[in-house]
Amino acid sequence: MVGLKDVAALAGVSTATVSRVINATSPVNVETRDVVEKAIRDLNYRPNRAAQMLKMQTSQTIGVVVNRFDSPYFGAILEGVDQALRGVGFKTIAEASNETEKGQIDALASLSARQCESFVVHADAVQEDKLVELLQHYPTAVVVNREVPGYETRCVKLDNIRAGEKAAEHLLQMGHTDIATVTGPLHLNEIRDRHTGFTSTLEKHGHALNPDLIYRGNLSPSGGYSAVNELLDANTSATAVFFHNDMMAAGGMQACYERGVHVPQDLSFIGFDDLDFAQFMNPPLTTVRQPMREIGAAAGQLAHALLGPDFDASATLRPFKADVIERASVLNKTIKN
Amino acid sequence: MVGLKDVAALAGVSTATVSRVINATSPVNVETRDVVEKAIRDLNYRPNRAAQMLKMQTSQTIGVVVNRFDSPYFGAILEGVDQALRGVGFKTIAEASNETEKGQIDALASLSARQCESFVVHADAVQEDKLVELLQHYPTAVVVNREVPGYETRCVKLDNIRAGEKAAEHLLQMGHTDIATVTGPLHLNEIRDRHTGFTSTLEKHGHALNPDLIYRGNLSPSGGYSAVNELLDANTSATAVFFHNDMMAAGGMQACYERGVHVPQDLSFIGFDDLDFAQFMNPPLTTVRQPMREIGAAAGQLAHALLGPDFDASATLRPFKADVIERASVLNKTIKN
DNA sequence: CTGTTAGCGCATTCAC
DNA sequence: GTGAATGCGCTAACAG
Repeated sequence: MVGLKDVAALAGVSTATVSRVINATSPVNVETRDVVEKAIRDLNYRPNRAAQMLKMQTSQTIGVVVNRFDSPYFGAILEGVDQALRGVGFKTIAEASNETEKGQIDALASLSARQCESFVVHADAVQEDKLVELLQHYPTAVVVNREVPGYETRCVKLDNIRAGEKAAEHLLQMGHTDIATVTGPLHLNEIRDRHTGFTSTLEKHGHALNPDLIYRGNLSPSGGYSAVNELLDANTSATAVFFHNDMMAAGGMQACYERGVHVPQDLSFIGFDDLDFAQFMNPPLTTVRQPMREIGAAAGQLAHALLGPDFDASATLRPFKADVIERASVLNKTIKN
Repeated sequence: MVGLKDVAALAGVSTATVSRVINATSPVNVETRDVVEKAIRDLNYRPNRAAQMLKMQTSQTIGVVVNRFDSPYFGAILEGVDQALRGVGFKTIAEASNETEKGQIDALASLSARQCESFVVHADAVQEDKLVELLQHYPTAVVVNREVPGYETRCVKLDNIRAGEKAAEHLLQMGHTDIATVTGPLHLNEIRDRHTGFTSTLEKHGHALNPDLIYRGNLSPSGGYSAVNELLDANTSATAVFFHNDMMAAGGMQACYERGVHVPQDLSFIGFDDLDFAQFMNPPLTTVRQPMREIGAAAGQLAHALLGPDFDASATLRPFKADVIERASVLNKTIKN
């Protein structure tokens, strides 16, 4: 390993001088600087970050914990965080948590041991009290897509209740009153919130959701597939179904193809997320768009802002809004003829 | 920051002893060990990785450079690398390169400065001579999905030529002889290889590709969309088109919907990659599957193996094979009736 | 402007 | 079985 002292030796100066030219931390004679720079190039010297971190007690990096890497959802968050931080000279490093509580806590610890100064963590699997502990323990951590009571200023998330409401409103507006839904695991509070928003506005409009028409999905295609098969087997009068994510909607659509039921003529679909492929489905999927990239970027900015003493919490409170993206998977029954 | 010495002080022992109980590096009296462990817990002590790295000159982590995080392609690679390494106690850290030569080189340097011991790098934008330099400079780096002459043992990739051949064979086998293709940027050698394999087998079978039917795409939906529009405008007799990735196939399909041309009745589609959504398109997309997760895992293993002195290069030479996944987007003209 | 020095937190000899 | 001392590569006083 080539170190500062090797450069110093070659350049015939002290390590301090080399350090100075590298970090431009104080003026250096032009000639000596040139000599040093040449030595650096010749030796292909790279500062040892471990030593820098140890010395400076800082790393200019923020760590993000995601459930897994191969997911459009987490990919977008990561990309958002990275974009936001790149601008302020920070690095992003990510670790996958395996979707378990232990994995999420361990990943945070691991990132912390790596001297990350700040964190954005997706902690959907950790118990709330444990999460509060974590938030206390890591004062610069921000959690994405979950709200922790007492720590609202350190959460950046979608307004899932409102998002659920919008899904319901859209369906209602298109003339549907007999509606089914395929949720996700109800222990996730983003799912609960969406469900709450959805059911409450249906109720409010006098079309309360039939409990038999609530299917519990697994957030992957298979869940949508089997839910739709059950729904179709049950021979209900439902004309539309709200899926808590696009993956399940895709699975559900496949079930429809196989059974020859047409979307949206026979059954309308509204998804959630607006993943890339939603627009390429046939029919293109109407869905509730969740701005994951923006959420990631906001989380990154917040995590960075938390580092400064001049942190203004007030500006970060508003949750993100979802929007329904109208495409062609829900039938407009109001112009039925 | 709570350090070794704080623990030592609380436990009434020396830092050496604390270090010993943490790393189980030499026997410690049972009682003292208990005392130390309690102190560690009470103080919530975490070893400082920066210091460990500095001292031990090792980090047990491998760095991977991807173009971007929000891509199913890179997500799968990352996931594969991570899975392979998790098993051997290594950590994975990733950095995004922005798809530029400079970005890719810088990312590698940045990861190296972080004391990553090994690397897997997607370096599609760097010039070959520069890449050779890099490979020399970072003797433990492995490159994915690109072959560098002289460094074949450190490349893990798909056999793109064979993959292109398979695409052609499938189309031929289904009775298509009048074929178009939408490639990607031809400066990428994976694209060139696929194209070579594709055109050569078409030629070999006496159905050489009409140069007018070669469209240069951008690997994203828009590229497929405009290519198909051009193709349709040109009013050719082509009955099938090979897209160099699924994204472009999706864009192309959209163009078809809009113009009322039916896939596969009017025009057959074969894609490349087998992204998640391919099966959910309508019709489900026939495509050439590229096992990215496996490629990532193999790259991770190679990167790790490179660290050991007992490295056997011979086992890692065979490139990965692609397979065509038959779904419903190519018409079987041989049973036309 | 430049050199000398002292740690950052830790693992590891070497004595005991 | 345990403690004292050393140095990994670097930056930041402090002198000159």
